Amino acid sequence: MAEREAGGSTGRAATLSDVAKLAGVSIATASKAINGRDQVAPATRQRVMAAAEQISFTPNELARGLINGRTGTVGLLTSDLEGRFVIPILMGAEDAFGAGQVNVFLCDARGDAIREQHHLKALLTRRVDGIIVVGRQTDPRPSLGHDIPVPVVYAYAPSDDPTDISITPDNRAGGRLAVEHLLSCGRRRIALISGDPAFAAAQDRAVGVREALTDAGLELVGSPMYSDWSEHWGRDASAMLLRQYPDVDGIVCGSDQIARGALDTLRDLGRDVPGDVAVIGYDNWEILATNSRPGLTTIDANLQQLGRVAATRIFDALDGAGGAGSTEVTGGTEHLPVRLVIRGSTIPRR
Amino acid sequence: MAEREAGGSTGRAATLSDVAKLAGVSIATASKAINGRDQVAPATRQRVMAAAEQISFTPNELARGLINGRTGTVGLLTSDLEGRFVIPILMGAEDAFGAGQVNVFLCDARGDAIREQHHLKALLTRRVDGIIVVGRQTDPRPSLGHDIPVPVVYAYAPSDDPTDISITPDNRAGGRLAVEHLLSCGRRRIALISGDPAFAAAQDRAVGVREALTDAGLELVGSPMYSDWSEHWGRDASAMLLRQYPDVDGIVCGSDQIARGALDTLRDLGRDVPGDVAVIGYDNWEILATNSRPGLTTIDANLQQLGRVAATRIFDALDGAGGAGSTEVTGGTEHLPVRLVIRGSTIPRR
DNA sequence: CTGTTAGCGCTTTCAC
DNA sequence: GTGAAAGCGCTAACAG
Repeated sequence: MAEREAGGSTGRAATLSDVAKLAGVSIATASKAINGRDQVAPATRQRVMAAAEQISFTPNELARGLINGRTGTVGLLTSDLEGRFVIPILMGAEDAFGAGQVNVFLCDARGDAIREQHHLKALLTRRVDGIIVVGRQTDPRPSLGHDIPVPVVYAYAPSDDPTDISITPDNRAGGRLAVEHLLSCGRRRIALISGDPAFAAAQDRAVGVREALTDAGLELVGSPMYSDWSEHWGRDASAMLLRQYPDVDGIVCGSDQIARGALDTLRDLGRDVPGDVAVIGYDNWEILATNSRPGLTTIDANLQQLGRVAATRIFDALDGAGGAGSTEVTGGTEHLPVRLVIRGSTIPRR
Repeated sequence: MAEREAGGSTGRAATLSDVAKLAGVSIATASKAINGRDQVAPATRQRVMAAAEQISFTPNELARGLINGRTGTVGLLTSDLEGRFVIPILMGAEDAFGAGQVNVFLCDARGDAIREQHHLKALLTRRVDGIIVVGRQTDPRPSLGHDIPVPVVYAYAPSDDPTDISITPDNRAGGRLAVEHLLSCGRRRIALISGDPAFAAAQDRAVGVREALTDAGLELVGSPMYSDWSEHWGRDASAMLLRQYPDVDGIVCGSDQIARGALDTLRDLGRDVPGDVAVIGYDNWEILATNSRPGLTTIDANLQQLGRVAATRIFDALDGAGGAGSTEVTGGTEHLPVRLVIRGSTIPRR
């Protein structure tokens, strides 16, 4: 019966029954008062609130979740070891319904299917309201399947099952945007250095690039150069490119890493950027884009918005399924707009 | 009364009572069977397991948590917008007790005290077993205070309250390690370019650097150069340094970003790395360290281990408080060892 | 071995 | 307005 020190650093947390006792009301009334139900006398509410404050009562969301079937948590299942994509997506998901409304379990599967299975199970056991799956690239990834009792949304990388809900940045629009910007900077001899051609991201961006060029009555200088997304490739590819086409005046790069490599090579070759050649990257990876010489103009995929939309879709699906079915949520891939971030690599500063 | 489609994509999850009914036993027996209690006949257990399997029953961890007071979740409260430190720490915490045992709520306060407060409250409401606070730099950060009903561990950045439990990388040892490596590479004229001197990290690393030099009967070339942790500063500082001390043969940098800038400048000046000057960074930020020319030797803070230790401390504290008090967990700052990662910037490849 | 009972902390009818 | 009671899904005594 001995009570632990009140307010002690590990004393058991106050319960609603403690509050009720202190305020001299029933548990039910305390509950109503605290949750702002209107069938409570103002004076009573006062007393209850004061009591709650006094013993710093924190409602137990688990108990609530047991009753209403919602936990206000979502699982974020990823293999993005760098955290470069997943962090903004997580921030967006957190924000979708206001600070502290939704909490996110971040699980890193580290590219291991077994570990992913473990995490998935753990998330379901914790009764998350939904799961957001974040792929490593914008390449379709295996579906988790349909026998999962909560909504699943694939973010960044779409699911390979078209009946799943997927949300991905509009890579084609990104490609267009890059070229249109170079054109508006007066460039006409534009080349493309991209990453691994097996990735949808590389292909889609290339399609956008070509479309925009065609629309302007132009053609790509040389053929697109594909290899990997690294700085090394950016350096090597741009060296090759300039050797073959010395009069290139704009380079679209498939990633900021590639762009960074290109800038290095241009510098080594004594070419002026952007005066001589303009360079545009992709991803807006700040650490790379802001530290390069000059700063790197690039395409930002709006990942935070992507996270926000993903979280919204989950709760839409939940509400749709619970309601009369009027808000039917259908599968399919949604492409989110991207945006241009201009720095010194395409437009001279000042 | 209409049952939803069994196995439907959003049908309500199976409960223990469903399993019991299907197996023709009581709920209690089903519980015992599933949790491997030994007071269950093998045949019965078989039947229960089969039933559970059949309707893909997943135990509700919330309900369990309600009873035993443990949720198997921890909150990770951070302001590390890049996610560069927090992701490895999170992975370590996840791993501390095996895959899927513990799940981590990642909350990004974005450097905003109000938002941090919101998140803290949300975490407590979700009854996390403990909280890991990850600072942005290894600089002491304000304590969350002691009126939190669960254990709090400060990781990476220690708390400014010495009675809190803090776990931080050993920056001093890191400084020593960097210099000792340069010495072992035959360098004798060593300089230090670091970041913001207001940061404990900058100071502590500098102390280690000086100690190691003193032990070798040497002195730093010039005085330590402090400004910020950026590539820009690395470029500028190294240019100044080489102008003043052209015979420097080793540069210790306070961050990989600074080191990267230094490499750029050395390249511009036509100095050979590592033949002429060896450069060592700090952080082992892969994207920077592996893409530089040459690859960057650097100090790795073992963040994953840090996360593992942090999670362990939380559950130690929990067990200590619950038990007879024999495992008393006391506050204080624990310094974790760091390690050297050798690449081409200090030792010629092949 | 198995089932009954109580109860974790909370919300929600439904009487009073 | 307020409180008694039932119950969310599960576990932990205790009887049988």
